[in-house]
Amino acid sequence: MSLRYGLLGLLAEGPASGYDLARRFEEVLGQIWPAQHPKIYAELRRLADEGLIEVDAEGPRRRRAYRITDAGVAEIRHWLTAGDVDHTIRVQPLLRSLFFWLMQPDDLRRHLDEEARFYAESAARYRAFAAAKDRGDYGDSPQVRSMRVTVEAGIRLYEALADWATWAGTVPPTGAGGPPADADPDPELT
Amino acid sequence: MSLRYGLLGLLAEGPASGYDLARRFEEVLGQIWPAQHPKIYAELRRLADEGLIEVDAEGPRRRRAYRITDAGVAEIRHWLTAGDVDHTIRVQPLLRSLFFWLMQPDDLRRHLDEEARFYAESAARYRAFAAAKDRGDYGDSPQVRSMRVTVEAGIRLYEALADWATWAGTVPPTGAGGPPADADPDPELT
DNA sequence: AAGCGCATGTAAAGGGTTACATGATTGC
DNA sequence: GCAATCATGTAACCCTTTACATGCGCTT
Repeated sequence: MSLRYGLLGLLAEGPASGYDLARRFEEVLGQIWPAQHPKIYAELRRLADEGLIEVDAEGPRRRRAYRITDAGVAEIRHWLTAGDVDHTIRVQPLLRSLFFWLMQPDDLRRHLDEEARFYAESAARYRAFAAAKDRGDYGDSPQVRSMRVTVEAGIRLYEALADWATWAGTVPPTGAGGPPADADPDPELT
Repeated sequence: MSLRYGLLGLLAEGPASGYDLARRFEEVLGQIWPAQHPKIYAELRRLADEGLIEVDAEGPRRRRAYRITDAGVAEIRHWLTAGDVDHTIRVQPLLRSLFFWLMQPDDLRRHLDEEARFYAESAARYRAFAAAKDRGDYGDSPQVRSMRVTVEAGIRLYEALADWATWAGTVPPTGAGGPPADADPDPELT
């Protein structure tokens, strides 16, 4: 139910086609709110049916750009101020971590190293983004300032996860057994 | 596709019924990996069909407890070491933050306060959980140690989000306009 | 004219939630 | 006997992903 508002929000910045929106979702929201084009096109049609957006222009290769309507702006504003915030996190690596005890220590170590690297890289990417914004590369519109806030969240979350993965790697014998660093591939289950 | 492994993982700790699993998902994974009972029961049947779990015991009120099979243990171990890690975050509040520029400053301020409070509380809840574990309230099995690692991630993520929300509230005139703290409810769109 | 990137779509399946429904047992 | 809780399920729907398909325009 959030893609809908993601599209409305992006369209509030200016007219765009489904293709444009798919690319913006990809570049800005790749990790945070992935969206594939079939869903985007379908949702755009629904939004148009409801009068929240309307066709702005038809272009070269069947391109159809949409523009947000007043009703659309009202709708997203209402969502932002009165809509329920969904606080679920649903981070798969956390689910996995619940079952680390089933992994062999070396596999776990390798896994955590990769995770730490991945998150550190993500944090770095977001940090570079933030630096470019702070340098003024994208101007200083309200939209850019909001994006800066979003990016800051990305930086902090990825840093937190990178630190966590590193910490988890140093924690006692995380994988199996206790004192004797047990590497038994099949502990006492069942 | 992860609920499947969530169930297998929990069953690796010992036999349990759908009802038990629903409750464990609720208490341990409420925010991180919500799961409703219809999905759980359906998935359990699929897992049983595939021979990854089997009926352990039938109890009083139609209760049916499952036990993981060797094939099931192999399956989750394989997922843990060779399965793809899904790194998408999908945190709705981050999507929302992209559109803060559409909100009126007071609404935004209120929103950020609430968010900060919510995250701080969540972090505190997880911290209490961690403290209980570190005190030894739950013993010191490998499972409990893994859970401790998961909880640590929860603490760090929620702390990061709480700090972020607080920071976002102090950042310049986040809502509308630039220098003159513009509170116009309907900026130049379309 | 060939190939690439733009641009949109359909169909099917997967994954998850909500609403509705029901039966069995325990505690009062 | 009644309510609460345990315990499981079905049906409908929603959201999202994947695979497949196609047409247009630009560049070489």
